[in-house]
Amino acid sequence: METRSHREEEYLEAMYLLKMKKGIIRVKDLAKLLKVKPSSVVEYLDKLHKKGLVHYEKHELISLTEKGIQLAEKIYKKHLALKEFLMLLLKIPEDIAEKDACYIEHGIHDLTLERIIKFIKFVKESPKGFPEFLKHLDYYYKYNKHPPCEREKK
Amino acid sequence: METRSHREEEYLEAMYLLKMKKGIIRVKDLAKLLKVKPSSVVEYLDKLHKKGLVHYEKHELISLTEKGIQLAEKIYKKHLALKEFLMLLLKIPEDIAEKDACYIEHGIHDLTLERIIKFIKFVKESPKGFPEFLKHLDYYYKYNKHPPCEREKK
DNA sequence: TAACCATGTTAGGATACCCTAACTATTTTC
DNA sequence: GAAAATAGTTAGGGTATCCTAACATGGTTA
Repeated sequence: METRSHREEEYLEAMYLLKMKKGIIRVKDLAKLLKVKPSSVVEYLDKLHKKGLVHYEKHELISLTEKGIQLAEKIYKKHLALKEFLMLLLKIPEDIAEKDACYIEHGIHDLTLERIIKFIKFVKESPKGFPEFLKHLDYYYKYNKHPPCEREKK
Repeated sequence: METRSHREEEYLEAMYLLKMKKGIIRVKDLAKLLKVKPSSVVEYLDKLHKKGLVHYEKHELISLTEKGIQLAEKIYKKHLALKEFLMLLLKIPEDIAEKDACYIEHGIHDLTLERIIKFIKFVKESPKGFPEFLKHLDYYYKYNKHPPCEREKK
């Protein structure tokens, strides 16, 4: 049966990104992105090819198959949602959010992702714009306590 | 240098749990928890022993060393915080939250964890008790839209 | 206490993923 | 268009983690 390893998802996502950003997928760039040697990339491409996820023939243009694109897209969307969530709710700086999203995206349950996406929509569609709640939260992250209550203040 | 693999953390956490729940750590139970065969457990225990994380001699009582306990405790706390967070904010059912926490706990940045813990505290210490915000969120998860505005309602 | 059963251990081997070094193909430059 | 530079490939090997099958130990029961 089809197994979708952590690493496999990373390869697919990296290829998807390269295709988007450079228009072309190269062994060298994949190696750099994934922090491995080119020889490892070639070996892995072969494997992905056998699984029907990429088109790969020696020295020819590398591309994702339809199936590979479907998967990569899903993973990439997950990545974006996670990153946005971490930055929005937890105020994680972008570089860390990026890394955490990269890790988390390969393991969470579909429901969790769905909820995260809904959460982001919830915040964005909030009738009052950026909700009061998040401002309080901000304050709390900074000062470790709730902001003084409006009523008490006056 | 010391490397802390995903799997190593799982072994430590499992041992910590067994110690807490059963008072004793056994190869058989570890194997069941980690979903591997006993022979794999033995092999791994040997490795952890060499790293100074567990006390392990053939056929004798297995236990975590002080260092092992420190690590396990940290991981376990992470687990609890993550699970609570998922259930509280995203309303993920317990069984799924459990699994997701199990995965996420081995990869996130310290800052992210810290923020999650703070978020939970924020909600719990909220002056109005369970904040209005979370009620709205609840509604949103269910109906995919914000609850009708109080002012508009009257 | 002898035989049995549950548990633990060892040996040998598999798979996923990585590496280095040497080689080959392609592209660039003169 | 041939030499040089860059990119890609192959072969041979490594580590982490797992497995099965055979064996050893220790506790339990007749």
